[in-house]
Amino acid sequence: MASAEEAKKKRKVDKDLHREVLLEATASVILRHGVSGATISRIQEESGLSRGMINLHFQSKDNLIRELAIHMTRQYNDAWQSFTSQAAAGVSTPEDAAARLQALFETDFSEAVLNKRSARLTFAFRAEPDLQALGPGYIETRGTALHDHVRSCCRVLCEASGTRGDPEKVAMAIMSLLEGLWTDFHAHPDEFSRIGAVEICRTTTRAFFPDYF
Amino acid sequence: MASAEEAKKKRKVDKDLHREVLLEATASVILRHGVSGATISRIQEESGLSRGMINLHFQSKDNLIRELAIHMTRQYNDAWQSFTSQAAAGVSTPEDAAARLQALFETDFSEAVLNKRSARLTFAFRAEPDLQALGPGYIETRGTALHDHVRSCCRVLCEASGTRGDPEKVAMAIMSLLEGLWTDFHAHPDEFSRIGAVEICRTTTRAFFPDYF
DNA sequence: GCATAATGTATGAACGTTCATTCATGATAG
DNA sequence: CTATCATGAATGAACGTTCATACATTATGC
Repeated sequence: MASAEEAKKKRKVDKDLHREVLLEATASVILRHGVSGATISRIQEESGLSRGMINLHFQSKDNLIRELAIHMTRQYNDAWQSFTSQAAAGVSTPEDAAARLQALFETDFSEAVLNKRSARLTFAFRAEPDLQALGPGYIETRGTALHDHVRSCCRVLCEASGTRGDPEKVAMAIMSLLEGLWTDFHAHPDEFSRIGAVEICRTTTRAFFPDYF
Repeated sequence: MASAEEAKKKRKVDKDLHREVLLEATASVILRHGVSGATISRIQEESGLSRGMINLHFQSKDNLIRELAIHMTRQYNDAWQSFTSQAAAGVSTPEDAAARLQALFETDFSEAVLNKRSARLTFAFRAEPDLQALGPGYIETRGTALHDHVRSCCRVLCEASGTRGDPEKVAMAIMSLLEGLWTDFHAHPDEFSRIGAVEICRTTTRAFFPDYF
């Protein structure tokens, strides 16, 4: 009985594992050859699995790439859950808001979140017209929980600092700053300084809210 | 004699024209289908020229795309010549520096410089591993004359404002801000507000240099 | 408890299509 | 007549997809 269920579960795990392996392999291939160079043959070679496997699990190659884009987005969003879930409880004090932004910067430029793989893939997906049809919240950061989080921090800080400009604009400036620094990383991953990036963000928030940074 | 040279020139013009037509057609195809969807057949259809023409003028399709990337970069750089050439003369007063930055913002988000075509192509090229081998100054903005220009403006303004942070960091923040807003345009070209983008830049520079914005 | 059918998963050769490129031929200008 | 430019059918490599086949696991009948 127990062994029967275990075997069933094991079977499921194996299948899911292969699915995962295919996604990983596809990511690696895109990393090296771009979306245009991501062929079934290369993915097969990279994964070590059989050729038919891709269509068995994903119906088509295009769908595989689509699913990878969704997968990556989910992974990225999960990285923010720790921040945004706390944010839902409400950002009350400006000190709290400042600390949250600071933590945001450090997370956003950490190796776990921003690395060659994530950067290359994000930029590769953004360039594909078909993948932009996934809708808002995928591949891009505007209109996401992250954006809301930054916005609420800016609102609190603007109010506390005496209105030093529209909080919406400040939030957008910070979001854009992050995006721009990601772009810089993508273009020069080896020369990029994570610490330097955080400092640039701090320098900017200090200019907006000198009392809190 | 004169007519002979003229005819020769006309012939040359025709050839160059076809070259130009091919580049334009390739840009349009990439715009709609991405680099991965830019096939000879589609480029041929778009251009109205013959199939062999591409290899005649560009040897290979990859080279055509490479040349297009170079062509676009040159066009973009030319758009900045008016600013950077004046900048070479030297930015002396902080008022001058502030005016230059303001002009920079307005140019950078003008229809002529930032449009669906330029944005899509820039992002498409950035995503191609092969094209990143073009070297610094292509496809990306760091280490360009534009960057130098912003840097020199920030130096003057920082000095005049009493040191409110490292001018290098401020310059990098402004560059990143521009890049990030381009990204925003690329993701939402129809919802993007050019005026709003300029205001976000102004809001940020005002935070850095309240006396001059 | 054991044989047998049904199901889910995996394989890779084969298929038709599309790809970039080549080249024999034609057109045109000097 | 020679040189240059233009053409598009022909070519073979590479592409994504399909499918007959095989195997392992689960379900059913007795």
